Amino acid sequence: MADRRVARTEAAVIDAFERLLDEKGYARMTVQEILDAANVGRATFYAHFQGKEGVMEAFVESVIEHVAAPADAEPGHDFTGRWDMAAQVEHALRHVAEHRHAVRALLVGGGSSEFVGALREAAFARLRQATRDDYEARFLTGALVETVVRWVETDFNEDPRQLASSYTALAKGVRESGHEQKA
Amino acid sequence: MADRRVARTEAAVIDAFERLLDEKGYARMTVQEILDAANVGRATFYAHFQGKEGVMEAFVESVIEHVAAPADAEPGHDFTGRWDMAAQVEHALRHVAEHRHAVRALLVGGGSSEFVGALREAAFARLRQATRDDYEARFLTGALVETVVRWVETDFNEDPRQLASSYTALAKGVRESGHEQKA
DNA sequence: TAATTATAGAACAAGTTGTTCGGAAATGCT
DNA sequence: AGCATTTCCGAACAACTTGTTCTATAATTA
Repeated sequence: MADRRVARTEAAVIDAFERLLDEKGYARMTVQEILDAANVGRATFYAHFQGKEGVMEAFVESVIEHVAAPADAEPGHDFTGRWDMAAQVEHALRHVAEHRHAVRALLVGGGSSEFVGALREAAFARLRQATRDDYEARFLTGALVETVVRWVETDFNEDPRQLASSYTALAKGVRESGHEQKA
Repeated sequence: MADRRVARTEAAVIDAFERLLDEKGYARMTVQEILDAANVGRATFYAHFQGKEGVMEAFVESVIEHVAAPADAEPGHDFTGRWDMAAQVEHALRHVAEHRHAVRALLVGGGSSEFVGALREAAFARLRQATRDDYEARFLTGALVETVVRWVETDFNEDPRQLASSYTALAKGVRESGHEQKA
């Protein structure tokens, strides 16, 4: 039922997209260049994706899928049952770094806010479970996304563990401050 | 020396851009449509702006200029000398709302991250002066931008003063938490 | 093997972009 | 008011990009 050629074609396109993202950026990239780089026919391409934008969506989705995966699911990780924010954030940072070139191109090229949007969604869904109200989760989501984006923009300089620790420390302050007043 | 026609043309283009942003969104908008809506010749347009993207930059700049202006500079505002975060945030929110249609189009259309980028810069510059280290300012910047963006996305539902108050309350928690450890 | 399904590649219409050019009009200065 | 300068209009244009359609070919499945 599942034809190998489909998966093969889509993978080739997404790979080519990621490569071109690094070389030319999103805005300058053309469909024709994707076709050439992926060795895929024009008609074939449009049978699988909705233009350049469609490829980006697929690419972002595939990246976020890994970034947002629970740290517990990783091999060699201690499963304690409780949610370890620092570990989870560090995990996400490391996965973002795996696609550093493409992700940076998506962010600095300013071509699109697709990646940040997906990151926001995923982060909010997680953080909401560790907060009392929606706004607190929004607040922490913004801070986390900014942390990641800035990290990418500054060439992944800081150590993931250290950065995750810095974030967690301030986030702790937020969650504690809320207890003082219930507004 | 300063020719009125220049300012007149540029204003007409930016106004038309803001209108079209609301009607069609950034991605679908075409240069030709801007020309028609602004009643500006094609050659004239390209003599003033670097394409559609250039117009957006000018538009965003003009909006941010107001948003980031100090609340103290507004008429009828009490100048106390110390920095009132809640008042400043509320001020910014109100100015964003002045361009609600266009700003929402820029955000939900996902056409570009230009506006958010400019907002980040302006917010960071301000917040940095109220924090000890860079990361704390980054953290608060992210939270603030998310607050604004979410506010726009949810149709400016909450009251600006209330929202500014919510932000300030959590931000206070962040700044106090930092005092415990200096890392 | 036979039927089905995906692909390559070319050709195509439609639309968009940015530039160039000559004449017309507005503006600034005296 | 008069004149030189600057800006504007509008059309025409080449170059490029997009998305669709078609046919023959190749791969996959059952």
